[in-house]
Amino acid sequence: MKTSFRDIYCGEVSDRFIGKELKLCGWIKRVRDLGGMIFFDLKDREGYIQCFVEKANTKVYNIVKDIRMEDCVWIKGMVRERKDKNPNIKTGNVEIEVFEIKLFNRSSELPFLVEDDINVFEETRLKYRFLDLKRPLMQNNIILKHRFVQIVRDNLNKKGFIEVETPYLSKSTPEGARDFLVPSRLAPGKFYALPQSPQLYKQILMVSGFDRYYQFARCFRDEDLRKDRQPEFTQLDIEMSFVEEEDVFQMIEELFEDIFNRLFMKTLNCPFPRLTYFTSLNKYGSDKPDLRVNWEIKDFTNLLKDKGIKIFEGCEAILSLEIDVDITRKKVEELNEFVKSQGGKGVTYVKYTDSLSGPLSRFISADYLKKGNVYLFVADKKEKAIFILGRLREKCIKLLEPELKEDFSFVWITEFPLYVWDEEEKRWEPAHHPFTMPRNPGDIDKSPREVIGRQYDLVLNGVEIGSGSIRNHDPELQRKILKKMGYSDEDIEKRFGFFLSALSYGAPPHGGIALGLDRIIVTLLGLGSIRDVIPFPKTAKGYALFEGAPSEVGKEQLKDLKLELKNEND
RNA sequence: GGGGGCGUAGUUCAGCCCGGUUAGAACGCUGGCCUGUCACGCCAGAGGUCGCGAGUUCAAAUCUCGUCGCCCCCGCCA
Repeated sequence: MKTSFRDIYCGEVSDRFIGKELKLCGWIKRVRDLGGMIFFDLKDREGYIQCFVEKANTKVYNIVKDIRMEDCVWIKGMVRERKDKNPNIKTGNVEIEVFEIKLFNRSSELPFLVEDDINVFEETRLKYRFLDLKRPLMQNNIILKHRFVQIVRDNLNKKGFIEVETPYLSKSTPEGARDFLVPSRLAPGKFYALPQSPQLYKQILMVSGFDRYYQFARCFRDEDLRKDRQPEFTQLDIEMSFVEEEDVFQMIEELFEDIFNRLFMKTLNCPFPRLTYFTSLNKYGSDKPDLRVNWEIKDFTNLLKDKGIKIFEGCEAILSLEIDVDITRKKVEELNEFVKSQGGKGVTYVKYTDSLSGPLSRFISADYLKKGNVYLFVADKKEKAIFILGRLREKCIKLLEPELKEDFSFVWITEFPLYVWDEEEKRWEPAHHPFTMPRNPGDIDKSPREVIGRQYDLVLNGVEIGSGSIRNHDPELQRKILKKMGYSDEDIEKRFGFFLSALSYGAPPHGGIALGLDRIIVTLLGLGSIRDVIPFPKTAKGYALFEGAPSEVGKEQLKDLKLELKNEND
């Protein structure tokens, strides 16, 4: 981009500028001082170009002699065709003979090299995030996110969606995650909550007749963190009026088709496959199965129960994960340790190559097995065995590096239970959130366990990247659902009255979805941690290492808020 | 809240089990040599509160306890 300082980006210098004089700005990448002449690479966002100066040009030479990596400079020079071309770099055909140079700003000694291929603790990277973000790899991640967002905007705008903002200072609603609270100065003793999601606002926008809404909304949840969980994260929040599941599915599939097309020039297989929650659980042991492999869980309970196999004694279910790759005994041992770490008893196996082998081979007939496959067995209470095999399945995908059917495998999970029983609190909790429309509301009173919520999750490569539902637009039914969750009429009025009131003014049928932007980008890039696609993330304990947040505040600030700090032990 | 791993030069690591010379290496940094390098090369050098605190010991980077920070996992995340 031409500015008063420069003509083009360093990475844009090419054959067509040979013989032309250019002004460039950027940072020093590497210096190669040969004594009689000095080479250095000048870099910016778009790439880098080799520059050189000979000793004869004393004025420039004397400056260049002292430059170091990451110094910020301006140069003027002539583009030359190289004698020894470097095919490994974009600008490798040409180089610049420097006529003039100006040092804008020097760089202090670096804590690490600003290059892609570094081996540095994340702690150090976060402390010097401004350098970490300078690495091409990190820039690519952030820029891909930018392009993704622009395509989404373009796609949804064309479909008639309106981008609407919603408040960050909001009302604390119980349930779900812990809220981040913000004390109010004007109302001492009262607190705003940062929104866990714009759920209620977007439903209210439907009541207001906007018909189709979206927003890249920052969401806040004060829970313990993981590599795929930050205290603040971005959701692509979408809501539509007068729709059913099919409308949402189609809209999202078209959106991803567009994204893959424009971002990767790839065609997606649409529509995405669908699984009900119970099928997914029973087949894959997970409500977010990675379908890049087709390994399934098989039930061997009837075949192997009470056959005198010691390790299966007294177990309710004997289940097996059928995989189509070979496995070494050493890796089985590793899986065995893993299963124990997940609270299971252990894992054993049968391998069917030319004949049967493995600890279970003498108890089972080849008639029930498929040649070439390995069967990993876990026995336990049924629910637990399924859970463990689900975890084992994920572990095997990482450990055994199977050939994948495709790079990206989407799947819709549908028909979730509306309620789950919370054993600790002894009450019914919403499986998704309390505003989901039940498919069979008649069952709420007599058998809450059987009520199906019109909820759906979108899963990509074993990562839950989105979740949504057809919402409840009937205020009376909504009241009934909340009541079943143990709220008194009074509680409901106090906490959700504003929302129920909105529903009672001609709320349309509506539904939508929220997609986790950071998780999607990280999955598309094949990375592990969403911290690598968030410019300024927090650590696992919620600290911002660069600026040092959270931090203590002054007495005056607390006084304004009518707050006092108590000493520990509470 | 619980479990595991890590913390030694600016950075990444070795040394720690089995306590005992001046705590090493690579990259980076400083100085010198070098006109076709592109991870330039060669020579020389500087650089350490061994995370912090206590304990054991004649003696602790090394053993013990506590504590802080980073990473991963379980719980938690409507």
